[in-house]
Amino acid sequence: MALAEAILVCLTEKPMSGYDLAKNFDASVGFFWRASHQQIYRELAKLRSRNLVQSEEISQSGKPNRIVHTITDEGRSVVHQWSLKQPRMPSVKDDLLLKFYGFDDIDLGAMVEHMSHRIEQHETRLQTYLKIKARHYDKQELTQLKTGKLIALEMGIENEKQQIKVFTDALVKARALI
Amino acid sequence: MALAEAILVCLTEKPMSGYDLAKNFDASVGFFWRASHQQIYRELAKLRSRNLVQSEEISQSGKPNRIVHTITDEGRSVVHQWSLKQPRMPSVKDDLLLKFYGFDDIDLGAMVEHMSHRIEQHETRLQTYLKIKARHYDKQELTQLKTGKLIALEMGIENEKQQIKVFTDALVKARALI
DNA sequence: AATGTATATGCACAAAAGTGCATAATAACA
DNA sequence: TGTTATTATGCACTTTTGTGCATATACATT
Repeated sequence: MALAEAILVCLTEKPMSGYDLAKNFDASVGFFWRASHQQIYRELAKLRSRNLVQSEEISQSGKPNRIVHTITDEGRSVVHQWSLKQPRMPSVKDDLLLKFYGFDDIDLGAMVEHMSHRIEQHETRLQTYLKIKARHYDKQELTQLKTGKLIALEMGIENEKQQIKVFTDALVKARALI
Repeated sequence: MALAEAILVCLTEKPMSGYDLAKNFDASVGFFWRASHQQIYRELAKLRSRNLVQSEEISQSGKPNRIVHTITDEGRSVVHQWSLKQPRMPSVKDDLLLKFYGFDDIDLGAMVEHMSHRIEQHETRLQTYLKIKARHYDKQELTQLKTGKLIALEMGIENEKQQIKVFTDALVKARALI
């Protein structure tokens, strides 16, 4: 049920529309929590009805009107309460690792391609994170507010690097077997 | 829908009962794919009806009878076909990272405890993997059959190490802020 | 003129995953 | 003698996710 909290956490930064959130999810919180725009709109409706966000429609000419959501005090208190609860171990579900585990009955050539592709994806994400870090987290003007997000971001960066390393190593081993 | 494949992959190693699979999931494939025993039994029923596994009831006195499932040739071919399909990026959902990202409205003391706990969990898992590696993947008797699983296992080991490192670093940073 | 891309929101259905509960026998322990 | 752990399977219900579809306009490209 933490999609609700993921959205609230995003909104602690600044008020956003569903569309903004969907993009934001791809860029930043995306590493910790993925969601499609449909899921986000659906959850926003629930948050609104629980009074955890306040929504304001902003007229735009041409494009559809934006509905900008602001986190309420009640919303912030929900985030705080949630932070006290012990998080569960993430239930990893990785197709690619699973395929590797099933090696014997598996197409090695396809695996090599899958892995190359995966490495590229992680590299793209790493670059994105590095850009975000460079732009938004300049050391000189680091506010207390941003420290947490910076640490989270750095964890994300380290994780991407690790994924690239692990898959590159595995790729070498897989190629040696063809 | 890859729970089906996760089970099939496990069964390529040796025929197993639902109970065995549930334990196996905790120990080995568990890193790539988590599932409860209920989910596994449910999926096994489907696999049986699709003729991807063959099930044989083995009488036991005292305990309930075991139902041992063997992967069929059809099952193996499904695994092969599945291996050709491009895997999707795993959709990470980590409560703890998310909490970190929402730093401002969050209880730092609780966070420190959450992280210590998480580190312990990863350490336990790492030890488990290392034991599995030492016991079942002795270099002298490495068959072609086992190479894939070994690579997967080593990826798992590296990942656990990385998680421990990342969270330990973050823990230090978090403690400095209290 | 037609096609594609970006902006912007959302419903409805389907698939997957998670949780609670139920059963049943043995062995070990307090 | 009651309690808990282990072995072993599974139903029913709920929650969460994912996918397909629908709508509407502006601007740029082909």
